[in-house]
Amino acid sequence: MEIKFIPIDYDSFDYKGRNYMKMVGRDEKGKRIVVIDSFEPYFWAILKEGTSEKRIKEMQKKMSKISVEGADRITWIEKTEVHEKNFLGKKVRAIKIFITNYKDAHAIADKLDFEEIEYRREYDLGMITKYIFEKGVSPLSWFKVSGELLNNSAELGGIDSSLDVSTCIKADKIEPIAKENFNPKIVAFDIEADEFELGKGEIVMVSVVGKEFKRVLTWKKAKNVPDFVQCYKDEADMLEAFSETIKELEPDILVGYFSDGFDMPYLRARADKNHVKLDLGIDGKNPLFARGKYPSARIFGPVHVDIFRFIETVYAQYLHSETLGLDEVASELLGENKLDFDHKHSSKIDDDGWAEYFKYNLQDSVLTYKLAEKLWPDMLEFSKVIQEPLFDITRAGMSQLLEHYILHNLKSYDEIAEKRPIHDEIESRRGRERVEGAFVFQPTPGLYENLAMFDFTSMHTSIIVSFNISKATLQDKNSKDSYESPEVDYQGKKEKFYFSKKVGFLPDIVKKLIEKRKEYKKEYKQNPNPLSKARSNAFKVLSAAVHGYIGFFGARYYSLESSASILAFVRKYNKEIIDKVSAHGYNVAYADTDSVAFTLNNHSKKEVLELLKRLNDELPGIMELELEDFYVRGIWVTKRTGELGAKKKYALLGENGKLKIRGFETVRRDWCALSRELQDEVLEKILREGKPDNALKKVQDVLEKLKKRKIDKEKLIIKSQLRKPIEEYKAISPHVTIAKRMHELGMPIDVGGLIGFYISEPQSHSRKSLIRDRAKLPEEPGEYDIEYYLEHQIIPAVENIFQVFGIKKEDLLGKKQKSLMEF
DNA sequence: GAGCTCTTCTTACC
DNA sequence: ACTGGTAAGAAGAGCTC
Repeated sequence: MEIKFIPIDYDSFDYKGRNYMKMVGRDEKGKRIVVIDSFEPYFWAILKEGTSEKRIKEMQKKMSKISVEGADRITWIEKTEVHEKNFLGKKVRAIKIFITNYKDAHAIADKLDFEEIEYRREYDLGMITKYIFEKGVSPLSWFKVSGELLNNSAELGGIDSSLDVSTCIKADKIEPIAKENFNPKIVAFDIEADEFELGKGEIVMVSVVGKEFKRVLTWKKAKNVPDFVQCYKDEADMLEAFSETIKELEPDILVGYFSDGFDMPYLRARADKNHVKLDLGIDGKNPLFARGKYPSARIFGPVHVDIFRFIETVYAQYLHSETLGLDEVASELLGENKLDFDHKHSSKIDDDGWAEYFKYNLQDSVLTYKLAEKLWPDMLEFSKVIQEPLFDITRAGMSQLLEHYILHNLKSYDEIAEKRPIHDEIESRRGRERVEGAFVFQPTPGLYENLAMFDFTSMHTSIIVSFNISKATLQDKNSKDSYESPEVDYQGKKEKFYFSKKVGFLPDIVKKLIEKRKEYKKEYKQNPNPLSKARSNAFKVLSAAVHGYIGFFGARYYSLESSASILAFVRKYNKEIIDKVSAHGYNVAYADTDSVAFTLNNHSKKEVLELLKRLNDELPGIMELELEDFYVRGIWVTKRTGELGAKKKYALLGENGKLKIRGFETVRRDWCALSRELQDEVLEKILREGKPDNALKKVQDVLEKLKKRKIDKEKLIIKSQLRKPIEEYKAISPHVTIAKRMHELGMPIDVGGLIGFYISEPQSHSRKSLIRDRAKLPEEPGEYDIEYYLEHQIIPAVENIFQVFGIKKEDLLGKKQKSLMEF
């Protein structure tokens, strides 16, 4: 039979010691189907140069006798082929070694101790990656599958009977076809439990939300429950009903928010405790938890996506939210919030309370559903572009995403993949000295008028392409046809590095990445829609990560020489632009890495654009400088200590009236709201008005209120993140002290959580206590310490700004406030 | 225990 | 441990006298 098929998730299984792939997806009518495919796993033995044909034949013969024996299978080398390939850009002869079971690839590779083998490669790729690479069956693209319909067949050990799906096909042939569009069925879920600690309390409810489906499953009896609530006998009964509900809805994606870290492991723990199965997939298995930063909960059938993890790696840097909690993220991306609800143990909830609780729980799933719907184009594009399944791309870090993109693109270069670094290699890479980074211009504090800013587009990446920089193109010494890096301090020596002019596979892959990014950006601008935006964004995010990847200790294509060279070029071109802009009669105010800001003096905008064109004409390769914007005013301030201008701290007023504030306390979440709001207002007034008069009045007004204790305590809460387990801290700062106290009080705190506190008045007047001893939880009774907030929050936030106008701290405080301190 | 520098820590920028 | 380096700044740690 023949069928159109879009694969969504992949899983391997063994039959008689051999590997098969089972893929779950949809046919063109939207029916869920499973396609089974065989494949011939292999890895490479790269031969030393000059190995004789005779010797190769001998080795092949010996290889045909190699096998390893495991607990439940024997794996052997089935056949070998000799190929001309490339490895790190060099032509090599390599033996392609086909084995009967890929799980034993490492063990077989270890047995190949022939002297003529220089490297053994590609036994460390994931099985699914290997399958997709070899067969070209990429996720979320359409294929024509011809094969045999398995119907309670004994074939492959009766695999089709073990799967809860009506159509299961054993493929003979899988060919790509052009067919766009796929709308997945998304179902979101969220649980509420009596205890925060995984599995400790009972799960009191589970909400499930689909396109036209809203339900809360519970076993708690309450009066006047909303009609979306379905009540069950007990927790076990509810858990089974949850599995049933998911099966009936048959989603492609089962999505949660932080569900790898909370909902799934909790459900699993409670299911075990109640001796019921958490049967969410089509293979009758409990969710599997893979190791990692968070355990990844995997089910087969629907893909379990923890949308929080995808947001964390791909979106966090573009979001303004201070935490990545559901409430803030939904508020920013959807303009909707969680419902207010005061969490209580279920024994203390009355009928009205339950009704609220159910609504709250449902809303969490509604938000999660909407987030998944909104981010679907992004997930789809990432999966298609990187050619890895949804399950993986929603959980992978940036380096893994890029690495898989590279790996799947090696095919057209006939490249054998480099190996992943092993333990010792990682240790030595991590222990190495840092290479010198970018240049940051030392600004002169002051108020500037009439500015422009230029910046390089994807500077690091365009340098990699323009100078062909990579591990494989690095030359031993200066050869005639090579690019020369600027001189760098490298491991205690001054050095230059040389990169071949023959285009390397990695710079070429990156070049295409940038080209696609441009193409899709253009496409998006011509026809703005979520899909083209997502596609453009996927390429943007990937191309931005290339330099970081090359310097990352875990990378297959790690190259410190490359990283040092890229950064040397970054410094060189930034400084060159600064010099050229100055030489043309502009006054450079600031520069950081890939940007330069300058005042126009008497030049027109037209002249600025002409200068930009000239600068671009002088740039090599694909390097490109663009106009960031024109600005009406800008302010740079001194550092807190000393006279020097502070770097990475400035505020600009755009011609469109928008403020661009960088580095100031107002953009830092570890300052209290009062300081941040006041500083924001001060900057805005000064930039709009060009003088500090009204801003000064505002400050004095706030100081007056603070002095009279008329400021709401809420505005004085300082928040700081707990970034590691409490016991690992050497310095016990206020937020660590508070975290300890919260822990003692049995409040839910976890690594990554934001700890809020305020500073209260000192107990005794004589003894100067540590600040941490005066830190109190927001809800703890007490008076805030006026002097602390004055001296440590308000004044520091505005002092340096007014200093630009010669206004001193005393002028801010006025005479009356001065006497307060004596008092 | 005051006054100083150094270290640790968080959060920003690009 | 899960992209890189540069930087500001608060508060504690640790030292001297």
